[in-house]
Parts: sequence; structure tokens; C-alpha cells
Amino acid sequence: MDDAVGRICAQWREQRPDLDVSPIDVIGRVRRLNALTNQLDDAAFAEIGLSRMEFEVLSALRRAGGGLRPSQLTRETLSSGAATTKRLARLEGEGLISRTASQRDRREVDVQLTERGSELIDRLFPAQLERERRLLEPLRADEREQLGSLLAKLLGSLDGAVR
Amino acid sequence: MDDAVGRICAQWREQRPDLDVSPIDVIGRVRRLNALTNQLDDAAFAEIGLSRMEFEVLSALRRAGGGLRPSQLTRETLSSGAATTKRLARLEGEGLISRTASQRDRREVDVQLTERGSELIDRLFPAQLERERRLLEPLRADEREQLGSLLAKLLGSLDGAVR
DNA sequence: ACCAGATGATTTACCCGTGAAGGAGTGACG
DNA sequence: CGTCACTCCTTCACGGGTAAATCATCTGGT
Repeated sequence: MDDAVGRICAQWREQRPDLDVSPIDVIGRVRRLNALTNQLDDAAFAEIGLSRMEFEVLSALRRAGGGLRPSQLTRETLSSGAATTKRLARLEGEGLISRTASQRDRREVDVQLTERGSELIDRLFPAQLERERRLLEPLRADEREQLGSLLAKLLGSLDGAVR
Repeated sequence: MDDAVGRICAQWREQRPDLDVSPIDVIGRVRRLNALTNQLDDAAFAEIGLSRMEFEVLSALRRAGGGLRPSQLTRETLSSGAATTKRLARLEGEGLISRTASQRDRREVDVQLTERGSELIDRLFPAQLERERRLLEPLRADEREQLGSLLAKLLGSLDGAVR
């Protein structure tokens, strides 16, 4: 298959034949794939006036099926606490979530989807899935499954190790 | 395999059993894998006082084997022209690249690695490869290869389509 | 009961990336 | 020849992210 990353590897092999650049075949492609899908998502979300990461926050709340604390959202979205605070402030301003102090531990905050937020994510999430489904169309069903499980194997070993 | 993305899918299946969330098995894992490797890279580059994208610029120049124009670097790094200008300004300040006006077309700029820049990237790039190699250790050689070619197939269809 | 240290969220100051506007140069067409 | 449309790079204003400092609260040891 002749993709942009393949050309990059070929260039390296020309310039540095002493190096084994095969890790790029995987890692470089993951990077690039991520960059391209991000571009597509950003474009889609821009039309709605929501950012990709704000969408991620709403998604995390929706699939949790109940309230979460900011620290949990921070973990879930792999970003900083400060970023979470900003996103929550904006989403609260839009009336999509509510923040209430927990009574058992008043340091903690309980973040909940509002009615509007819940409706919004239930409308947006299926559309997002459909976009992703179309993205994967070049692969046969068995290839998608295999790709998924190879990635899972990699993530499974890594997810613990990073922390 | 039990990874964070698997748990996310399970939550969705619980909350929205009507949706087919299987695209997440691939796309979600690509995202997460990318996020984790970025964290690791950022940490590694921070020690050197270079950002990940500045490293990308030096890499692109090194593997090209000669000068590039800013617009080519912009394409190569999938970012905006403005970002490229800033990075080049900083790298030039560090004495790692040079910018000279092209004489055939004075709108164009010729970006070249300096001696220092060339030495730096030749030192950093093998270390980066080694980091990536270790990241892929959980997979057998044939699995890595298969993963690479599945990603390539996906990218090959996508890379053209996005532009 | 009190204090020291830990923990959760937020604030602050700053860095980096972006889109849009701007300036310089080229070239093709009347 | 002008000049108009186009390309290339840069500048500007701004938004979003981060690390570190800060505020409020909890907890465990004495």
C-alpha cells in the first residue's frame, strides 16, 4: 500500500540505511491517522459550535450513565485538570451540564448532564459513530476486527505502563 | 484484551444497546494510542528543550536530504502555515536551521538544516526510533507487520480523500 | 480537639496553534 | 508594459491547553 508514511520510510531508508525505521510503519501511521480524523471531526464539530474535547466530556458523562467528578473527567479525557475546569465552565454556560458541590466531601464537585446536554449528546453521538463507520469502510469487516484487536493488545500493555 | 477503550465500549453498550459502537474499537484506540505516545514523546523532548513538532520539522528536513520550503514543511507536518513560521523562527533562533530567500522566486524561502541542526537530529532520531521500538514490544514481529499494513490500507484510502 | 499533610478543584501566567488579514513577488493577459 | 489574479510567507488577534500556585476541605496521628 502506498501511503504518505510509506514514502517517509522510503526517504529515511535512503538517507539513513543504517537504521531500522520499521517502527514508523505502525507509530507514524497511528499519528497520521489520528491527525486526519481529528481534522474531520473538528470540521464537523465546528458547525455545531462545540469543540472536539467538549464533545468528549459530554460523551464521557453520557456513557457513565450518571454524574462524574472533574477528576474522573480529567482521567477519561487524558488532559489536564485546568483544561477540564475550562471546558466545564463553558459547558455549564451553555446549559449542557450542571456542577453541584458534593455533600459527602465538599471539595468534590458533581458534574451532571442537563436535560439539554443529554439530548444534545444523544443526537450527536450516533452521527459521530456514523462518520467513524464511513472512515473504516476501506477495510473489510474481518480486517477491522483484526485491526481493533491488535490495537487493543498494544494498548492493554501500554495503558497500565504509562500512568 | 481488556484496555481502557474496551471498557468505554462496554459502557456504551450498556447505555445505548441500540447503537453499534464497534467503530470505536479501531478509532478510539488510535486516538488513545496517539495520546499516550504523545505524552511519552513530549516528556522525552522536554528534557532536550525541543517540542515534538519542532522535532518533526528537523526530521522532515533530514529525511528530505536537502532544503525544503515552508509550504512543504506545512504539508509534511499537517499543520498550519502560521505554525510553521513560528517553529522556523524558533529553530532559526536556536541555530538549528537557516532560512534564505530563493533566487529563482523571491517569494519562496529555502529552509536548510545547519551543521548543528543536522548533528542534533542525527542524534535524536535514533533515540526516538528506539523509544518507538520499545513501545511495540508487546506485539510479535508478524503482528507489528500486519498492524502496519492494515493501517496503511486505511491511510491509503483516506490520505487522498481528505485533502 | 488540633494540626500537618494530602487531595480536589480552580486560578494564573504563559505557550503554542489557528484563521484571517497583510505584504511582497510572479506571471499572464489585454 | 500595466495591472489583476494568484502564490508564498508572515503577522495579528485570539482561543485553548498546560504547569504551578492557590483555596478549600478532609483525614490521620498525637
